[in-house]
Amino acid sequence: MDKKADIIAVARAARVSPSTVSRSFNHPELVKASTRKKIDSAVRRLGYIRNRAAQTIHGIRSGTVGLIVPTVDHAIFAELIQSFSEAIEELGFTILLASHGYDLQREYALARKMLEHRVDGLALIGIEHEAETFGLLKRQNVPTILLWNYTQASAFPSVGSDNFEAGRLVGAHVGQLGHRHVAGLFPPLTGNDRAQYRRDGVEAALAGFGVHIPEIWDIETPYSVAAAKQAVAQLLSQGDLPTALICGNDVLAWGALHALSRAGLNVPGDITVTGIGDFKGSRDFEPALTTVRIPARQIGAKAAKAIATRITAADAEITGEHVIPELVQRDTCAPLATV
Amino acid sequence: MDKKADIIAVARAARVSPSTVSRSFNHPELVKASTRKKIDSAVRRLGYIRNRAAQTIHGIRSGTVGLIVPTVDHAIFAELIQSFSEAIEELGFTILLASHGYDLQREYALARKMLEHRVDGLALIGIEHEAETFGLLKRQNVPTILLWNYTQASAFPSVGSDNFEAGRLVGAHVGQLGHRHVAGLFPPLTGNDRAQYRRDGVEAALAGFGVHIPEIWDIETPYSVAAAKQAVAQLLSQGDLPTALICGNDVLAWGALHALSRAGLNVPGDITVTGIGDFKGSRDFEPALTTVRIPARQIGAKAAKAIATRITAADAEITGEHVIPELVQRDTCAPLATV
DNA sequence: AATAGTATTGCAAATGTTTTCATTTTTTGG
DNA sequence: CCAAAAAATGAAAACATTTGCAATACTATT
Repeated sequence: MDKKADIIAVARAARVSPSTVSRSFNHPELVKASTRKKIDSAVRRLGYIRNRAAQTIHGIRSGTVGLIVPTVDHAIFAELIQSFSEAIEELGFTILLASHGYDLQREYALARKMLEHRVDGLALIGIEHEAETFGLLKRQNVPTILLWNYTQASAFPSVGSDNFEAGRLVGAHVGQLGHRHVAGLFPPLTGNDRAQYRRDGVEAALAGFGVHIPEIWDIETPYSVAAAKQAVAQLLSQGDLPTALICGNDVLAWGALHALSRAGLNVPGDITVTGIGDFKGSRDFEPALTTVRIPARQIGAKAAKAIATRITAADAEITGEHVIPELVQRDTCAPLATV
Repeated sequence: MDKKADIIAVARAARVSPSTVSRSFNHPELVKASTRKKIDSAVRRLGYIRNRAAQTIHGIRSGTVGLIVPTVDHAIFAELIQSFSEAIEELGFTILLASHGYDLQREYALARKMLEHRVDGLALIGIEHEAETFGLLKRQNVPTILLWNYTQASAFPSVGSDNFEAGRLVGAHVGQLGHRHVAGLFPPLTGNDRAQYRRDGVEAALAGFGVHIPEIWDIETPYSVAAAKQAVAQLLSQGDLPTALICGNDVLAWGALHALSRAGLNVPGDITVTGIGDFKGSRDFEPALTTVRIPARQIGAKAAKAIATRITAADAEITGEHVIPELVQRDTCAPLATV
């Protein structure tokens, strides 16, 4: 039982040659049905499990796709990872997952490691990465795809939304509602092009209304409900209040909403709040959050398909895909009560 | 540049034999410093990347650990995956991730696939799995660990909390507060031993107070804020109200809280609510959720360490680890106003 | 300067598959 | 029943490494 069960043992047990066993797995139509049956039975008897490492060595695909994310446990990425993984499993691949905690140097190291494992393809979050990383991937000629953010001009095809546009959407919305005293609540921008673009979009749109986020209302806070809640609580204690609060993502908005609720402020009566992302739960918040939908599931699924295509049809020059972000108006925004 | 860069090419470029190159990687102390330098330079020049598949074939560890979860995008698992992945990466392994959507048949197939990839170890969520799966893992002698739930009697070592105890904790708490009209809000129990145990714990504790959850108040709902909110909204519309609502996990509790807030009910004044899990965000909810802390990060980290130990020291008979669940009282529970 | 150690390196076999090509077996048609 | 064609199988080389063993190159002693 504990004798190594390799293809040779199977061959012996089935009284055929190893070649035939191999063929029976890979090109069943080339082996006689009766032999196949003998082999299958031997496989079962010995509890044989194929060794992909040995296959991979022959230039055969490893059947793995690398996925490197900043972190798993942000609502944003969890959804993305889930849909990506579902879709890619469906296509017969297995995911090699790693997280770098927004450290792009670390990301490079992880990419290397994945290459050692000979992943058939690689998916990265965001479009900005170390030149070193891009160089490595280009040189090794690994099918690579950039997730979450979309631009035409990225180093590799990207599948995602235009985050600048997402920011612009909320900026324009609160501008149109008449708000002129606007605060911003964003996560740290380093190593996070998504947040950066969103912010730029917000500012650009606001500028169109002659609005600028003043420094006192320009808050940067870690990505968490707790941190956002605390930051907003502090903002509230400062006295002078904005009429609108634009949050860089829904999690931050949730924190803000909780802080506001605790302070007894009415949303949107006293203050307008927006998020970006439309995470699971935002629709069901009380009050329901007005935000911009960036369909993570769709992005994950499309990305999986794109990279699988690129892997199986080596020549297929996949182009990126733009998933359009969309403002979804719910109950946290109100026009500025005109004086 | 595009010539395959294998160890032989490196050897040629460095004017040494392949054996020496290999040794330089694996037992650097056995090769002269000057030779090592030549090799390193050749490696850099050729952009050589080691091929783990070729190593794995020699019985050398693959450097991967499989992690099979029901789903990634539930807050519970995201946190667990993140901490597990951080810790396991730290230890030099890479994660192979797959999700089965609570389909234990599917889980078996995934486990097989991971075995094909020759994972060095495997982590599964929950302690109940198909006999077929356990058999496979036992036969292949793969270091396996069961996450999230803890019992002594599990087929493989388990690292997690006693979910029955977690349930008992909340049950006892609301019982002690004097509540006798109690509703339960749980996720589907099939393929989910964690939820099952919690529920059993709740019922056992409640029974100690002579309390039983009546059928009308025994609600099963998908794991999501939206579903929970809707389910509770429906409960509220039925007229007769419980004085306490015990939720199988924090996400469901959030949904309940939103529904209650929307209905204008005061928590805990009008109704007591509890969760289980203490997810990120529960502490900062308004009102802050009373729940049972099951420290996902700790479980992930401990599990990673345990399995790595088992992998590197093959004989080390690792025992499971029990992370004690703990009631954390916040603002959603109040004693029953005595008549 | 010769000898015995010790440190370094290379040779060749081994790892578990797949695949090309040759060989054997079976089938088909006359 | 035979030859030719087709189908099925096997032998051996190839894939990218590692490693035990033997060979060579240094160092330190005397």
